[in-house]
Amino acid sequence: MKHITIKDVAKRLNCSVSTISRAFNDKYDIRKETRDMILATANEMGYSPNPMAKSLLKQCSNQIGVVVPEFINPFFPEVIIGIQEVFHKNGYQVLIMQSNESYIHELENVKALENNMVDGMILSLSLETKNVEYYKKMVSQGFPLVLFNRVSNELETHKVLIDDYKWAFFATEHLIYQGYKKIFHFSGPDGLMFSKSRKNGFIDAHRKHKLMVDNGSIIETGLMIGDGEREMEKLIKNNDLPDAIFAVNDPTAIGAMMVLKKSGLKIPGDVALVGFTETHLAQLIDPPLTSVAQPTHEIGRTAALLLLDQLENKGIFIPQTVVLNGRLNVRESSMKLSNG
Amino acid sequence: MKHITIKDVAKRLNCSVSTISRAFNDKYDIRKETRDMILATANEMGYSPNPMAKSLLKQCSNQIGVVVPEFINPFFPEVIIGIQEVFHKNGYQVLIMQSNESYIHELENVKALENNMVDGMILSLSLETKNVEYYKKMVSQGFPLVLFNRVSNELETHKVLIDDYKWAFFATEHLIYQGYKKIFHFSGPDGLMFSKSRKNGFIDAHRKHKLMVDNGSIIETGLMIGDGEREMEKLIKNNDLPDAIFAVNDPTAIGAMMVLKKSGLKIPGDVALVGFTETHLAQLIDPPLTSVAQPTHEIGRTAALLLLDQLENKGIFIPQTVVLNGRLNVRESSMKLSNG
DNA sequence: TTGTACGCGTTATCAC
DNA sequence: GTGATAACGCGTACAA
Repeated sequence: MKHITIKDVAKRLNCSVSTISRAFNDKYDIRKETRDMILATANEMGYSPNPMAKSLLKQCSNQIGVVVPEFINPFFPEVIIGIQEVFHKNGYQVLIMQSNESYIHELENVKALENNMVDGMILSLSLETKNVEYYKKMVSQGFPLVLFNRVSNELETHKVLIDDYKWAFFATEHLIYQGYKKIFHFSGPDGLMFSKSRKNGFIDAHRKHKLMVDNGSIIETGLMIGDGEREMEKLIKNNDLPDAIFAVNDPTAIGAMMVLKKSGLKIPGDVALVGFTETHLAQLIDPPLTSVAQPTHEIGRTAALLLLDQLENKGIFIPQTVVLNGRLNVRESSMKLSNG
Repeated sequence: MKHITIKDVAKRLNCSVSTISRAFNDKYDIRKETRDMILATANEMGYSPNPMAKSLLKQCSNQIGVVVPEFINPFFPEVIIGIQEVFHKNGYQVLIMQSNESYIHELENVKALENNMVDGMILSLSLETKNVEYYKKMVSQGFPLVLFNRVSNELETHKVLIDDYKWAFFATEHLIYQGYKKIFHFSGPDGLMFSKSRKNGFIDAHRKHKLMVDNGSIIETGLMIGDGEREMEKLIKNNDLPDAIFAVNDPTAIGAMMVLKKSGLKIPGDVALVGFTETHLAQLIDPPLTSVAQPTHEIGRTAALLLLDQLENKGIFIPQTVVLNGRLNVRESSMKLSNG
């Protein structure tokens, strides 16, 4: 696997490496014929400039890195497709890594990408990530970093989000309007901003409608299907069923749904369900799940455009937080039976 | 964003770069105290050797590349997790790229990874990929390449597969045993090996049971949910419903299922359904979908181990094809109602 | 035990 | 319009 280098081409053509280089970098100071001839033979020999060497020299690589917590759920993959769309068009390669919701892996990934001299990074923090000192240092040294969804207040970077508070509020209000009284919230880890915001939306919707939020009605659950299953099983075992549950995300809602179905309980009827961060899954399951949809594709595109802008206007940088609009897709899982 | 280099550390410590280098590469020819002291200050300064420069010098990078067609469906993400598990443990970084089912992007991705001097690659071909000349050249030059699932006969590399023919055969036979007579097959593009194998399994299962395969009963559909929807709509419109459908994969089966449900048809009852390449989706939808499960995680691990072996035993290489076992998970969508 | 010098594949800056 | 050379950051053979 010998890579053909600029020297090989130079030797073959009996000219100097700089001439070859010029041919590829399309400067004016080269005769058109020479250029064409060089390009032709280079192509024939299968030569192309080695980007690593170029990166080493130029201290930038035309590559950007993306680190996401997972891609079991379709959410992050869909965001990444949006990212790639933008960068592909602009001549960048996108390197993707996943932290598997681990802080250690996340940091390793970030450092690996840094070492590959990516020109910038797009990052969504892992569940475990509390300490953002390293990222703070990167940012303070001017490294272009854009965060989305799983962001941190401590970092002064571009951010792309949806208004978790607002949409959690609407989702809860929707359940209230349907006439449900005893509404529980399956929440995510308190350390995550979006998790906290969604919880606050839940609480404030109750407040607006002068409803109490009981002590036991907010249950820290987690983010995966298994977490939803576990908590639902507990509730059934304790015979402490709510009318309705607003879950921090779709997987926990789906976990709850599966346990409810297995126990012969009706959705809605016995328990209504609303999720968050809709993926195509929500429409496929039975009953179809009411859920807040995030514009995954758009999140990716927006983050990419912000990073691109930062890359190209190196000097001026004012951290910007873009809040994209979500949407509450009402489906069967949260209907009031007496109405339908 | 000035990267700290070996020179910075050397200057600070008033010694030569080679001493620093030695400290990091842990040779015998350095005093332990010197080494410790260097490592300490280097660490304090935030220095770590630049892997790009190292790669350029050593012509290898301790990185491996993965290119998959897509990651909307959970199949490839699950495989990738298996891959990462192995390589992480062995000190390799994994760079992931997706071709978006496009031959052009796939080739670009492969070249980009090659240019990053990845030590090897794991690849699953895109739908469009017919021409494998470039990959053939890589292989003939000794570049370590492992294929999985979407493979090509023309390439003499390690391969990881499941026996598509066998499991399609079993899946079809299952429908026959349930008493279904008029069974259709939603097939994938004929150019794909797995697609062809599954189709042949479908045909031969009929042959074994002395059943005819009508001309119209094999329908080239595609691989995505939308494809299944489209073909199902056509069948309903033409009033040409089969008893049962064996679909080339889960998304097409799910597409068919959604259209059937929308039209008020029963699954099973009016039409039974069997899918292939099960992901966790199959259990979540309603009715639960009978499907052939592939050991996604294991596919990834196996491909990774084969590549690792090839990387470490450079000399001897005999292309190996590992056929992993699948499993037919029988669920509600293919039951015979009179039996249940 | 440590330092010097070269090469990995490029591009930019000088000469010519 | 073209060629020689330094530099990017590192590892290592060789000299000291």
